Order: sequence, then structure tokens, then C-alpha cells
Amino acid sequence: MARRKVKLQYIVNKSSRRNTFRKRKEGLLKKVYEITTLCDIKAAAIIYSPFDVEQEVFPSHPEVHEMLMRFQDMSEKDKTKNMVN
Amino acid sequence: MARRKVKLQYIVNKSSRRNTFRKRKEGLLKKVYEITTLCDIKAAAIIYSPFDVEQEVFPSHPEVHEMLMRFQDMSEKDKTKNMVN
DNA sequence: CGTTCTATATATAAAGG
DNA sequence: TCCTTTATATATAGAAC
Repeated sequence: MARRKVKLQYIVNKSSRRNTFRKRKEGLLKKVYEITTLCDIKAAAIIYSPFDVEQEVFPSHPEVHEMLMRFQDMSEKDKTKNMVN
Repeated sequence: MARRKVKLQYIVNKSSRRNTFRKRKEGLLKKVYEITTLCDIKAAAIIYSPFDVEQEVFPSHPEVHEMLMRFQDMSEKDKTKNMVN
């Protein structure tokens, strides 16, 4: 979006892809922060990126870990049920 | 945003909060899908909401579970390091 | 490679059904 | 309560540094 509408597909050019990744990651974390604040809920985003040295990025609360634990405890059936595409 | 700028704070009115939650959750999942597609990375969002019957919502791939496993394996120090606020 | 600047695409608050 | 419709706030692609 912005200057030009972009097709929703893999960005081949590496520097463009990297730039888009950085900007969108920032936007995504902001959105997570906002919905968390506005609705007083727990939310987190996990991003695995080949660009960052650190492999996982976590926005949001320490409670995130608790959420993960809860997820781990769910049955496989429930996990599938809660997947959204 | 939209018709009126909204202060970034808890929305007291329940129906408004619920509506905002539903819309923003949808937008958030879309963003996750987009960054995933555009940059060919793995990403997921976890949302704990009192509005949904299901307690956790997961956008994105089956690989998400693998990501969580990797996170579980990280040392406490690394977990803290990867938290972003 | 990372930032900042803007024009434009998107997300979304309110309102209406 | 949920879906549409809009007006407006935000996010962000591309450019320039």
C-alpha cells in the first residue's frame, strides 16, 4: 500500500523485502500493543525472521509465557480447533 | 482512527470494546498473514480474549507449534532478551 | 544499511439497518 | 449482536538522503 499498491506475494528483491519486513514488523507490534490496551486482553505476536540475529521476537507481556503454557496444555484436538487461517 | 480519533486506553463501554476487539483482531490476523506472505517468514499471533468462547486464537501455520517449542527451549535469559515492548 | 518524508492504500470508529 | 457503509486516522511503498 502507500505509494503503490503491492501484490500480496513474495517480494523477490532482498533489500525491498527486508525493508518491508522491518516496517511491517513494527506496525504489527504496535497493533498488538493497541488491541491489548484498548480491550484489556492478553495478546502476543511471534515472528521468526531470517533478518534478525535473534530468531524470535515477542511483543507484549510477561504473561505471554503463561499463555504459551496454557496452549501447551491443550489437547491436540483443541489446538487444531483454535488455528485460524 | 476512522470517524474519530480514539485515545489509546481501555474502552469502558462493553459493546464498543467488543466491536473494537473483533475488528482489530481481524485486522491483526490479516497483517500477520500479509507479512508472512510478503517476506516468506513464519509469524503468528496469540490472542486471549474474554469474548471468544475459545480462549486462544492462532493465526498462521502449523509451523507455529514448532516455533513455540523452540521458544520453550530457549534459556530464560534469551526469552527476556527477545521480549519487545 | 537505516531514517525520514509523503502520497496513497488500508484499517477502522461510528452510524445505520 | 452482526453486517455494511463511510469518513477519517493510520500504515506503509517508494524516494531521497
